Amino acid sequence: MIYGAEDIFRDFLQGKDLKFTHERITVLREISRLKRHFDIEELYITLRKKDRKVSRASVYRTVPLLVESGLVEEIKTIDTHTYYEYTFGKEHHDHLICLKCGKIIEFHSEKLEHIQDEVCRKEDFSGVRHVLEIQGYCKKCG
Amino acid sequence: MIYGAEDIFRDFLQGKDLKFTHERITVLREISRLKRHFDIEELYITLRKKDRKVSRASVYRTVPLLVESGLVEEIKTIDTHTYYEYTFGKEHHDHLICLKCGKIIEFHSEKLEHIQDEVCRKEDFSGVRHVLEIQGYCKKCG
DNA sequence: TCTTATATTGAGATTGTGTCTCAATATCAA
DNA sequence: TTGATATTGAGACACAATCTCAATATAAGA
Repeated sequence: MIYGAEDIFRDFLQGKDLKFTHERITVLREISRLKRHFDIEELYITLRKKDRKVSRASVYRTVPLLVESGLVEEIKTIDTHTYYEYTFGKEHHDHLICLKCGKIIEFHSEKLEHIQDEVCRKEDFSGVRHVLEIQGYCKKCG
Repeated sequence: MIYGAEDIFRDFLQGKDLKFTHERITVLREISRLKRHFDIEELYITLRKKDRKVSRASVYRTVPLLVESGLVEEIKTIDTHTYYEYTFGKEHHDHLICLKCGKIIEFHSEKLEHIQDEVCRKEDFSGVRHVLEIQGYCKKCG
């Protein structure tokens, strides 16, 4: 039996005595269809267009749950805007963000992860997740 | 002759053909007085209370300039809120943020910096600054 | 399947952050 | 001192995100 994102989400919700509602599934399904990084407003509009009936409030309420469950990650950029990314089935990665063209380059470094674990141990801190963004200029904008 | 934050800011502004105004100095001075992390709204209110005459718009316009000049850094937290920190004279550091009590622990790792440089080289990316935040639970909230 | 306690939803009001406008004013180099 | 140009401030505005609360859905037990 395949253990998919929806199973993870259901278990997560059950563990917190929250309910596995149509609205929450709809939001999760739509996110899993999106290839790129997205923001909540955009997600809501997409759902409206497809005539899926989920209110704005519910979309805004569901995304943080998905983040908490580990299926979605938050990306903060230079501007005030907050983006999200569906990360189920993807290896964890961090981002290089071009300050000029906005291009997002993904990268992963095992060494980096390792050092972060070290830092947490040293500070007696139990790390749950991290955000690492390097801002600068990509090859083209260099 | 001592080369202080105001000199750096003046030079930064001159280099961009921007003017070294009373309002900008006032904002910088107030920030340098603040010990903790701050947000712009709070900074604006503090200035009002002290009867320094700087408009909200100017405070909001000045902080990004200070970030660009390198005197101030942006800290993004889990919530939507954006915080800032006066970093002149301080060694660069990253943050551990407790998801429960909000405590912010600062740390610095030379190794971490080094690996980031490596990543940038590899991706042909010219890094300007970075944001690294590890979210989790501090000793007390463990 | 029915019941029931509890969580969730939606529509719209509301909050709060941050940006914009534009006439009046300050800056700074010549 | 002058003049070209950047900046300021007050308040309107844009927008993301949250809150309210009555109506409704969920899930577990009978």
